[in-house]
Formats: sequence, C-alpha cells, structure tokens
Amino acid sequence: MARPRRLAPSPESLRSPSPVSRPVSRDSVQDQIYAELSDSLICGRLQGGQTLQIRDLADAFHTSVMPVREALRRLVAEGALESATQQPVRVPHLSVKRLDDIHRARLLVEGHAAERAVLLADDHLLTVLSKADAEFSNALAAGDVDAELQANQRFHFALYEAAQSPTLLSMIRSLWLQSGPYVRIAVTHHSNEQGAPRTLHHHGLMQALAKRDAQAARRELEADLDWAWRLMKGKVEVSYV
Amino acid sequence: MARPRRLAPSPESLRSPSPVSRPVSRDSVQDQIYAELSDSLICGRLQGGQTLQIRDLADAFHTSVMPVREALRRLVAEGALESATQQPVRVPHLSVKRLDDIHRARLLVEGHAAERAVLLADDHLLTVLSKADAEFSNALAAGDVDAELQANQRFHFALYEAAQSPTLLSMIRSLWLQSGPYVRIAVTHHSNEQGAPRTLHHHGLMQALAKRDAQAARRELEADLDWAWRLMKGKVEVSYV
DNA sequence: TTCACCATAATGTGATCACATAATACGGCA
DNA sequence: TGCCGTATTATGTGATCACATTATGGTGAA
Repeated sequence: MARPRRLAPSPESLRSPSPVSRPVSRDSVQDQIYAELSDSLICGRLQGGQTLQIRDLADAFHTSVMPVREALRRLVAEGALESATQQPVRVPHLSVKRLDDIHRARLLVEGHAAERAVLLADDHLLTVLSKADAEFSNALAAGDVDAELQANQRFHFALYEAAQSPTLLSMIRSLWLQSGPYVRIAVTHHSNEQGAPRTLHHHGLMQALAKRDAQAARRELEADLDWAWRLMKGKVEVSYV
Repeated sequence: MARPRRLAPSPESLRSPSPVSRPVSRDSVQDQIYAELSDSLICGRLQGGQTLQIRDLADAFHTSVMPVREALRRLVAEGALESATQQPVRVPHLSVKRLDDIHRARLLVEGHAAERAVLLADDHLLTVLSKADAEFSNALAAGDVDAELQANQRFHFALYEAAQSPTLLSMIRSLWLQSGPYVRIAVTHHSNEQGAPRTLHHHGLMQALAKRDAQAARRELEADLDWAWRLMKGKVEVSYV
C-alpha cells in the first residue's frame, strides 16, 4: 500500500488567505499537519471552543487518523489545545483569569528575551526588524488582518531569536499558540476604532535597540503586549463570562 | 479483544526505589506511561543520551506500541526528549551551553514564581514546606538519593503552586523534565564532599516567606538553583565535552 | 589492513480494524 | 407538555499489520 509522502493541500477552513512564507515540506506527515495546525492557531484561524475531530481532520488532509492523532497530542502537550478523556480535542476557552495569567507570563518571558536581544544583537537585526515593520504597516494600511498578524509575528520572533536562547524561544512559542486564537479577535476590532499605537511601539523598540537601551526595549515591548492584552480582555469580557 | 484497563507493573529499570506518593491510576494507558516516564525523567532515573525504543517500552509495560508512541510524542513536544526522523527517541545530552540556557530560564521563571508565592501564600504553605524540608533532611541523612530528590521536588512545587499560575507551573515542569537527568548526577556526587547548603537555602526561603519578603525569597531560591547548577556544570564538563 | 559497498536487520511511521465510552436523539411515562 | 431513561451513534483509544528508511554487519577489492 502506497504511503503518501506528500500531503494533500490543506483544507479551505485552515488555509491562509495570504500564504506569505509558509515553511512547508517538513519530513513526516504528522509534522506537516502539526505545522499547519500550529500556524492556524498562532494566526487566529481557529476559534476558542472549536472542536477538532480526528477523523474530520484526517479526511480534510486526505490521510489516515494516525498522523492527526500525534499532531493533536503534540499540541495538547504544548498547552495549545485541551482534551478530556474520550472527548474531542478543543481550542481552549480563555477566561479573564487565564488571560491575565498568560499575559503576566508573556511580560516576564518576552520582556526578558527583549532585554537579552538588545544586549546580544548585531546590526543585521535592525534591518530585519524594520523590514518586518514595513510589511506590518503596509498590511495595516491595506486592512489585511492576516498579513498584519504574520508580519507582527515575524517582527517579534526576529527579536526573540536574537536572544539566542532556545529554551526561552520554545516557551514563547507555546505562549503564542495559547493566545493566538484571541489576538485576532482583538486586532480585527481595533483597526477602525483608533490609530495604530502598535507601530509606535515597534518604532520605539527599534530606537531602543539602536541605542542599546535594554530597559527601554523592555518597556516598549511591555507596552505593546499591554495594548493587545487590553483589547483581548475587552472582547473576552463581553463575549464570554 | 480485551483491552487492558490496568497497566502492568512498571519495569524494574524505571521503578522508583521509594514509591513515596506516586499519583498512579490515571485514566488512559498512555497517560500512565507518560506519568511513569516523566517521573523517571524528573527524578533522574534516565541518563542523558539513553535511547528509548518504542517496542522495548511496549514490551516492558506489557502493552502495544500505540500508547508508548503517544507518550513519547508528548514528552518530545515538552522538550524533555529529542527525536530525529525515523530514529529512536533519546534523552538529550546537555552541553554546557544548553545547561546555562536552561539555568537562566529557571532563574527567571522559578524566581518570579517564588516572589509571587510569597505575596499570595497563606499560612498553610509554611507547614507544607517545613514538612517537605524535614523529609528532605531525613533522606539526606539516610543517604537515600531518590527520597531526597522526591522531597526536594515536593518542596519546590509546593512553593510554585502557591504562585497560582498554571502557565508558570507548566513551564517550570518542562524545565524540570529537561534538567532532571542531570540533577541526580550532581546530587549523588556532592553528598560526601561537603555539608548540605541546600537545607540552608530551604530554611532561608521559609524565613523569607514568614517575613513576607519576596526579594529575599527570590535570592534564596536563586542561591539554591545556582548551587545545583554549579555542581551539574562541573559534572557535564568532565563527562561530556 | 582499511575502506567502500551491499545485504540484512531493526526501528519509526502510516493504515486499518476493534472496542469502550461519552454524547445524542428518540420514545415512554408522569 | 415536560422530563427521564434507554438505545443508538459517534469519537477517542488500543492492537495489529505493512512499509520506508536508517543503522549495522559482513564481504569484497585496493
């Protein structure tokens, strides 16, 4: 029996409207499914409370249930999904309490990573950041939410990778997986309400980086996280307990 | 076909010499295997570089390969184990660089959790901590390394749970899984070299807790982590690059 | 003796089937 | 008409088989 070495195209419900730089073509099938699902989580294409059924995903990806099982298991282990015994896997609902908890952890870990990045970064980082920020601004002007989120992700993770700490990086990735489904809700509802304070924080962060001011970089990053957190908190409060 | 609802007794190579408070009897078989393996990792019953083969573990646990696969997948996702494609899962080797990285993350996260615990704790925590510390001292005096590690784990996690942050707690658990295989090496080689500075840090931490001094608690915890880190670093340097 | 190549074995990974359990819908009773 | 118990469905989980790929051993020639 032929085993598909190549995964079928992703189902429409998960496909990104703007496939900017999808790092596809991993090796095993379960890795590809995992990459697809985690990308969908971080970019907010999956809603909180949504159930992910093994057989449905297997049909959508045109594979058997095996790779899907292991990919879901992996995401559950990272805290990105939740599963009770003998019950379908779900995207967790975020209560206000849990949202605050994740936010505190993000301030702690991502703030620390930003400080370290400032101390360790070379000049190349600034060019990468400004490029990502330019794409972010363009997406914001065009009203392309998906591109905006992708560019924002590139901006932040370029910074975090400069901290040269695999341990911190995997922690941060897990935190983004957990807060991903709610970032989109916050961002989609802000754009027509006010200006774009996020670009200001990005610029402030790059200035702090140029001046090698670690404390200032942390402050700007925390302001950026606080801004998103306040928006998310408002949405969670009205939509769900 | 009868499906075993009850897992066979754990293989001798993984069994703890002093099964103090094993929280057995989870629901699914893969959860039980996961609990067993993660316990073995944290308590250092698995050595760095050791390979864990699916069929071997399945034979040892008297089950099929399925539950073992998923348990291992979960541990890999948490960073506790590593696996290349189509190659057996291994307990990661810790280079000095990686050891330092994990140590910095532990100082950051566990130190923060200690501060929060001091601010949020009630009086009950002190009794739990002193009980765990007493068991720790007894195990130290008796030279029972396994009981010493178990008691130390209970002491620290009682503190961390008092921080009331599920997010931080899961991060800390992941860090302990990663450093577990090397903590034992460090601890087993210290006991006859010098006294027990660790009990001093435990006592200092409890005093800081009684005085509600968060900064002092963090300092004591960091001293405790630094002590273990220095021992581990010495062992890693001589045993492996 | 040493290195390269090939054959064999071993191991992870995917597919399929079987079953226990939780969710759901239907029918009967108050 | 509303509610509860039961039968059915559906879904996660475990077992088994099949296969691609890597590792390993031996054998050949240089």
